[in-house]
Amino acid sequence: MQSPKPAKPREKKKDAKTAYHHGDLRAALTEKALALVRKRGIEAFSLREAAERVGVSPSAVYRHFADKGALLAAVAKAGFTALAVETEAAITQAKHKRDGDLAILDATGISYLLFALAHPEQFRVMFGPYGAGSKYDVRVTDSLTRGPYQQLIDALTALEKQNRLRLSVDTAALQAWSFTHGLAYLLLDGVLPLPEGDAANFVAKQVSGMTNQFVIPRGTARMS
Amino acid sequence: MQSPKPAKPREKKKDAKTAYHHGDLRAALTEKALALVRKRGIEAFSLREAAERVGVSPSAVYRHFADKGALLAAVAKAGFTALAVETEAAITQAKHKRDGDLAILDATGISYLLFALAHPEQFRVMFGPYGAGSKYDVRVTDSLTRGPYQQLIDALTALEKQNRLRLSVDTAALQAWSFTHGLAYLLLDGVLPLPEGDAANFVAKQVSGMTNQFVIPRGTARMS
DNA sequence: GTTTAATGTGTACATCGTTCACTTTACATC
DNA sequence: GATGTAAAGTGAACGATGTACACATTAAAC
Repeated sequence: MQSPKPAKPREKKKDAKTAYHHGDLRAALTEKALALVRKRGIEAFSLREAAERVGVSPSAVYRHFADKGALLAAVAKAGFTALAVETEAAITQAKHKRDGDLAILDATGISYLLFALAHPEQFRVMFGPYGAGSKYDVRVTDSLTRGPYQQLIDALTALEKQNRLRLSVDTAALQAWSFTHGLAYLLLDGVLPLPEGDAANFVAKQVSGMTNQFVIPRGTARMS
Repeated sequence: MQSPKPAKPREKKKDAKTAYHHGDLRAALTEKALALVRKRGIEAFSLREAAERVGVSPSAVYRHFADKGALLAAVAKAGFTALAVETEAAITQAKHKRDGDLAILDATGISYLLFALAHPEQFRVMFGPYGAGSKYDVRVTDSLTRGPYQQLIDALTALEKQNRLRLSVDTAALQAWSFTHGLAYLLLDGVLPLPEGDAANFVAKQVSGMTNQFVIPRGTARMS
């Protein structure tokens, strides 16, 4: 009865898509879906539970998402955004290290792996059947290519400009991404055991071991 | 009524687990499950359909498998066996090439990727929630570590004995496997586009580009 | 031939994603 | 401010799913 409404009925008609009956059901559902994916795993995630937890009937979901896949695609997109933010922060830190350019490259890989380990289920959604590369929401892939992937390309390009790459930017990017992505999945799926203790240390060691394969140490670069 | 039985009622009591009512329901279910996984994908695979296609009630499955996951674990195990066989064949071919030791190393990676591309859904099962690293059937992981992974280790060890590895066997194995595994998933999930035309060529090029990072060319090896 | 345990059936239940006719309500328009 | 309209949410229903359990069947051991 006595509903503690924020008493802010209208707020300037933002995007013609927010603030209706529920307030912003689309956002609320996406948020709850993310929480449930984290708790239950992608396999056990259910649209009905997300709806119930948000206090709405199952069919209400279909006013905002075409189907369960579209809801999970929104979770995937949010994941890529979060990953981009974390990577950006790590890059900012890395800039001040010695050999900052290599440190930035490493930082992109380390962020990727730490994100996967910190949010395993969300990571799976990001690359699963409703994530990047799927038919759902092409923008998901954009979030990727304009986020973490672009940051990787930038880091490699900076090194190439100093003649410190043994490979082309494209080849190095494919190798670095594949390695990082594969290691993430092998750890997530429990195929490889994560060494006990400091996971961050293990991850950093593996990533730098990998970049050292095709990045020429500073000072050794021949002038062209 | 007139069932065309092979008229071979007993055959020496094989393993105390074959030839009962159905003949060999466990094997029939595994086989049909594999076929259905390939056709429908791992997400859409259903225990009930597998049972129906094999001409048996859904509950009959539970006499041979603890649950759906156990059935899929059997599919995963079969996948690892098939991968091991294909890898073995590729290695046999590679032995006769020039620089056979490097060719063998490349062959393990190439087989892995070609298998993933040829049987994408089975590959997903092999590493999914019921495959290697899961709680289902520990033997699945054994099939892996005693199969393709051991072949990778062997190839690297051979190269190390000639002082042709820039890394330790373990580190090289981790890098090679992570790279190959990651590239496989990125291609499977449609994140990276598979270059049109000869997929085998693309795969071979990427794998050798990667092994070239830590394998020293023949003849250049310093004696120790 | 009888017993017994392995194997398969039938029914049932809870849950799932999705559809559809319906109510409700916010906002624009007169 | 009353009214109309379309967006937003409801409720019931459908078919399909994984699984449990009591029961029937049958192969094999004694």
